[in-house]
Amino acid sequence: MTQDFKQQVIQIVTSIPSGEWISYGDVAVLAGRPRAARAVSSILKREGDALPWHRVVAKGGRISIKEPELRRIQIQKLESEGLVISRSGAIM
DNA sequence: CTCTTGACGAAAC
DNA sequence: TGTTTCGCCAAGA
Repeated sequence: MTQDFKQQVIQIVTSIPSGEWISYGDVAVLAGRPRAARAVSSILKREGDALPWHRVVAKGGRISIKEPELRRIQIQKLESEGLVISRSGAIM
């Protein structure tokens, strides 16, 4: 059960094209658990190192990571794919 | 099994 | 625009 959800999340995140992004909530919906947005971030944080986890952001296109280092890395990765992030952390 | 921890989200201030 | 509050979910301790 929760195992299938995890696999779904991994599959979905893996399919996100470079230069594009999706929200945790939308990933949750696509994975079949409309209210598991938080769980999606939980999964990516722990075992998303091999996936394009940086393409998953908070709803509306905002960087929600608080930890400075990681936050910087995600923004860097997104910018390297052509996206523009404002000072406040919003994808333009 | 209970309690806590977030890279969430929507609503209310 | 920046908090705070609360409901939700997977993982860990």
